[in-house]
Amino acid sequence: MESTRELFQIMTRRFGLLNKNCCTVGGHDITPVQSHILFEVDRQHHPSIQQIAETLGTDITTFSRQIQSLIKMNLIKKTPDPTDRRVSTLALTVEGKYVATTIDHQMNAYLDDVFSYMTEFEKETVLRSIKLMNEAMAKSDYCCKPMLG
Amino acid sequence: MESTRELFQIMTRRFGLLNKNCCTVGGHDITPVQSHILFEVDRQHHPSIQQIAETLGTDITTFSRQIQSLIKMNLIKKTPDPTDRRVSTLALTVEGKYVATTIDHQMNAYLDDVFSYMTEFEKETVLRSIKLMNEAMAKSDYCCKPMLG
DNA sequence: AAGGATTTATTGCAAAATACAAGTATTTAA
DNA sequence: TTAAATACTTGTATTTTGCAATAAATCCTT
Repeated sequence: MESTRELFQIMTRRFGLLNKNCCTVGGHDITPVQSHILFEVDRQHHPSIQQIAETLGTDITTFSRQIQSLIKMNLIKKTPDPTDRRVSTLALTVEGKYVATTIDHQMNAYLDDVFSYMTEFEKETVLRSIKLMNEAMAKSDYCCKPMLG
Repeated sequence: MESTRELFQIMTRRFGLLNKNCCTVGGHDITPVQSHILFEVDRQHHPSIQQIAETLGTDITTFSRQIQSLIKMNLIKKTPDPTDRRVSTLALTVEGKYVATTIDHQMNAYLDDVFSYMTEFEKETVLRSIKLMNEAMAKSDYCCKPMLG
């Protein structure tokens, strides 16, 4: 009998592999870390560097350098916040938006392929379940936050 | 409206963070990569180095060195395969088994906390869904295998 | 059975990722 | 107004990573 952890561990690993192999877009080889960053910058509204670093649970100094790479690749732009000049807000460039969108489509296409092995009802159940899981994880104090230390 | 990819991306990230912060066991600070390795070595029956590397989708040279670390930490032992002396089979040491088990319990405890925010029915649905997802992912040729290149 | 191809794993690099410590610049607050 | 706090960057050292090249064992073809 599979433990709960085992189920999640395996699914998470498979999804991670998908992320790893997805994608080379527009001549850019995007690492999983970069893919996560593009994803989050796209999702959040003009996030600060610290916000994204915290969301992803990485050290801010490491993250600062990751951003520098993405700026050099012309995928992200950094704008000083007018109300607080210590802060830099991040946004995708046009090219960055294109890359992020393409990755998104690729990933969804792969996931659609997975869902093709289920009935429509099963697919809906799975999606509802993941949503449930995300909501519950957000509520839990112990689990799954970017806890430090 | 959240895309399929978005749902999985967020859940996967949260689970990854959990893995990252879980656990310091018996004086050992286990990295997520090491945790994955212990998990897989525990699951598979006397796997070879290549088998695990392939499962986890990492380069075999990187993996070879990871194993060396874990051997130094006395968590894994390497035995030459009598039927093919090129191959080394891996197994957990007593201490490694203890560490792996402890991590497993920790992770399950965290997940139980998450499930405490659901009804029993919802929990069962979620678990069935993850199982479904794993089966479908295993069937898919495109998705989620340790595809190289 | 011999010899070349294949497989398994390990090292030699060099590049990239990571994080602690220290630093700069700005803002908050006492 | 000046000390503390915050946001971010840079210095430095360690670790991780992976491509080449290598060594050793096995497989395969004739």
